[in-house]
Parts: sequence; C-alpha cells; structure tokens
Amino acid sequence: MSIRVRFAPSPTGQVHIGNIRTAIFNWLFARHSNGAFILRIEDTDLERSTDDAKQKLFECLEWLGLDYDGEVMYQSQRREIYLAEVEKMLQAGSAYNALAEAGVPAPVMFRLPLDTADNPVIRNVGMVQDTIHAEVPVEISSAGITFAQVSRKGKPMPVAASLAGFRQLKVFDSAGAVLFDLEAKLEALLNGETFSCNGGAELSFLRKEVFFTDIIKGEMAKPLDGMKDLVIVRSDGSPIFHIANVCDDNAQQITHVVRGDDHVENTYRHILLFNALGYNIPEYAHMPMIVNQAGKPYSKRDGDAFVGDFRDNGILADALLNYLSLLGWSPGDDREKMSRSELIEAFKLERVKSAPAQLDMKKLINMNGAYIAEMPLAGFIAATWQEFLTLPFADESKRELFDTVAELMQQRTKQFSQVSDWNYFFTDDFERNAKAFKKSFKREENRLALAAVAEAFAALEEFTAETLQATISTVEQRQELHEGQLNLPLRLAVTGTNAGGDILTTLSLIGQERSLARIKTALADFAAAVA
RNA sequence: GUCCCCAUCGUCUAGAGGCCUAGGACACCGGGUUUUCAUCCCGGCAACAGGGGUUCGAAUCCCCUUGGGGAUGCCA
Repeated sequence: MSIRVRFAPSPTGQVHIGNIRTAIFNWLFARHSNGAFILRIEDTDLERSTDDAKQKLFECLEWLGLDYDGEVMYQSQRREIYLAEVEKMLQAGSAYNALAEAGVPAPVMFRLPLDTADNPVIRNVGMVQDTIHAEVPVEISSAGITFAQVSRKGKPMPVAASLAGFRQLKVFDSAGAVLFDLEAKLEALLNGETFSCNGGAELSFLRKEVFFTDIIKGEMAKPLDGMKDLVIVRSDGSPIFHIANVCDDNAQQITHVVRGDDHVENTYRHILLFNALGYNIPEYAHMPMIVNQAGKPYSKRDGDAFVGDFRDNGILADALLNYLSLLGWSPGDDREKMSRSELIEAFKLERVKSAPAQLDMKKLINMNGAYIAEMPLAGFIAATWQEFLTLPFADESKRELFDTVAELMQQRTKQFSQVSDWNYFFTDDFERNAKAFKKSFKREENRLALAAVAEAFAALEEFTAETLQATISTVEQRQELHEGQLNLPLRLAVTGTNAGGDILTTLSLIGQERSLARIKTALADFAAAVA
C-alpha cells in the first residue's frame, strides 16, 4: 500500500513555526516514499477559524514549496458525514447520549469499549488493587465511575473514569466484605441504573490498556482506568475534533499520522475510535516539539515564532526548510546544508529524535547566509534594495552605487537586514568598531603609513582599484611595512569596520574625497582620544 | 495531585555495549592573514543531569532521584 500522510492544521491564527515543521516532516516523508502529502483544514471550531488564517496557511506552504496532492479537505464542510458516523455508533452502542442537565441539551459521548476480548488495540494487564478514600462514595453509572484515591497526606483525590477501565470491579469495605460487584450489575447499569456505595476502602479490577507502537517513541500504552468517555458531539450538535479527525484519516486513507507529541494522549482515544468505527488504524509517529530559548513552548510573546516573521526578517524559504528539517532529525552523518532532494532522499521517520529541540536563530541565520550566497545576483539586489529603501540615508538616486555595493557584499551577507551595515558606502555617519580601531591605530607605524597614504591618495588623478593598489604598495614599501599591512587600518579608517568586501573596490566606491576625509578624521580622532 | 513523555558541549546534533581520550555544526574566546571571494583560515573553551545496578567492559541496557515538557476541555 502506498504511503499517504496529511498535514491537518487548524486555521486559528498565524502559521506557527512548530506547525510548519510538522508539515515539513510529513512532506519529506511523503516525498521520500513516493507517497501522497494531503492537506486538510481542521476548522471544526468555527468560533476560532478564520479565512485570513487559511489564506496565510496557503501562502506559507507555497512560500516553502510544500506542494500537496489532491484536493484540500475542509472539515467544516463535512459535518453531516461525521454526524452520520456518530449515528452509526449510537446504533451500535459505542456512543451514547449523556444525561442532559437542566435546560442544556446533552452531548454525545464515545463509550470506551466494555468488551475487549477481540480488540486488537487493548490488552489485559492483570488484576489490580487500589486503596480508596472511605469517606467519598463510589458512584457508578453507565457513564463511568467516580471515587477518591488517598493522597500521601490522607486527603481524598477524586478520580473519574470510564466503566471500560474497571471490568471485574469489586468494591470492598475495610473488613473485606464486598460492597459492590460490577459484573453482577452491568446489565442494570447499561439500562440506566446508577449505584452509589459508601464506606468503600479498597477496590480491585482488571486493568486493561490501549497500546500502539510509535515509529519515533516506540511502544506506548495507557491504562483504560485512566481514561474517560469522550465527548464527540457537542451539546449544540457540532462534531468535535476527535471524531472528525478519525473519520477523515479514514476517508483519506491515511497510512501514517505524523504529528506533534502533544497529541499522544489523543492517540489512545483515536485508536479506540478507529476501532469502534471499524476503520483501519494508521501508523503513528509523534515528533518532539520546538521550544524557545528558555526551553519553554513557543508562545505569542516569543516573537519570531511565526513563519511570516521569518520571511519578513529576510530568511529564505530554502534556508528555513533546511534548518527546520534539522531540528529533531539528522541524516546521521555530518551533512547540514542539504538541498531539497538531498533532504528527501535522506529523510527517515525512524531517525527523528524524541527530545524537544530549541530553535537557534544564530545558526539559522548562518545557514541563511549560505543560501544567500547562492542567489542569482539580480534576485539578491531586488531583495536587498527593498531593505535599503527603509534606511534613513537611502534614496532612489543611489541605485547605481547600490547595485555595485550589493554585488560586492553578497557573499558575506547572511541576512537581508545586514544591508544597514553597508552604511559607510552611502553616508559619513557611521560607527567605528572601537576595539579593532584602537588595536590597529595604537601602532605608530600604521598611523604614519596611513598619513603617507592619504598624501599619496590626494595626488592621484584616477581613484581606481589599480591606482590604489599601486599607491598602497608603494607606501608600504617606503614605510617598510610588509605587504598588506596597511589594509586593516585603511579599512577601519574609511569604513569603521574590520571586515567587509575587497578593500580596493570598497575605497574606489567610496571615492577619493570621502576616503581622504575619513582617513584624516580617523587619525585626528585617535590623537584626540590618546590626548 | 495523577498519568505519560524526555534528558550528550551554551544551542542543534553524531553515538544501536568495546571503534569515545565522546565526533561535527552554530555561538563564544584567542590568533593569523589582508593587492588573486577575508562574514576567510587556524587554534581554544565546552557535554554524557545525579546515584545505584547488569557486564570483563556502559553515553549506550535496567532501577531510583532530580530537572524539563505534555495530558488531565462540550480547544485542536
């Protein structure tokens, strides 16, 4: 059977970085295995779902190049289908109407299966005993059982669970006499009778558990006595996520559910639901979440956690895709910068880690630089020009100079916002790297040579890379400096930084007059600082 | 509270009982180099959470503790 996975977001706001990583992993898995990647919009919560959010979702997927197969499914359009399935469950007895409270219509509940002999997802664990708080009565109805465990301090701790978790239940008093025997009353319970017994001190029952094998986390199980019957249709008649999710996974013939591990608890319920509906149960893979710098889940306050923010901050789609793929997964060798096809080729769910991962903005930016370096020049210029226009010293008339500068700087740009570091080409108003400046200028030979170079520059008729190189070389020889020694002081004087593009090109772009002025200012500033 | 999950440098990770004196990347620190891509090159700092087992041998397997996260909704 060919693999089919789905990305099933609920459109309730901006697309979150953790969410899109789920999409990326699903997509990589699907493409790796020549399967289908299906998009389903889980908008059953009509209160919170918006068209704007759907729009943003499509934009995100397109921007990242996550192409999906087939038609998009909208849960909001499938209400009747879910309700029809629920009706079947009601008929079959695997769902029931909860008792209506006064004036409020009742929701429909999914009944955890009472008979599990042939159930492939439930197994018996064995008989267990539990001490209970004698002052809290044990209440039993077809909807479940409530009682209180005893805390370490002897306080009652209320427990509510489904009947299914308590087959063969017997409640004993402190003398060991049986107060209640579930199997004897089961028929009556299902017919609506309720029981309450006081003075129970201990109970014993057959523990059963739901289990499945998670591709990432391995064997997983949860005892039924820790689970409650589940609301599947709200009292207003609208179906809930769980039933919709399961119906759709079946309708779309999903073979693998790959989602965040905040869903593991739901998986136990969903498996039971699949089983109750007679559907095939998909494989599950629960991936770890992405956390913020404090190790906490990303929240609105963290900023930069939405895909749109990364795009707005000049992160390239390919870089983000590559980086996010490496959060919680690695190819197993030392490769990091990987193309889409390399990622697809290497991706295996089995290699996904099960520990949460922090997003490191610096590493992302570094990777972004590697992708920027590969951009076609025209695209790089177009992107950075927009960034440039937002700067105070920018205006349209500088386009020609800008293009040349952009070409010079592309290889060393890691983020489009770094365009602001190119300020020294366009304005005299820039900061100096004080530490580097001081270190370089405190050598007298550097200052003397710089003064000499300024003099020589002043005499030049042409201020080009060629004439500059010759001049600098001559001065270095005359001042008995080794070749290239002047470059750093020169760069610091003229640009304020100790890094940047080729110094000759940089100087020629800044121009004779401004370069001269800046060298003089730098020397004067140093003298003033020392004095 | 209860249940579940997770745990290697600051961060992302490699690691399937001997290949580990624990590798790579980013970050950080230091140095170098600067006319032929210097945001480059070289070097350094830096981790198996703690404690018990199992084993000839443990980062790797088991248990406990600690720390983090999740669930415990008529949200998804």
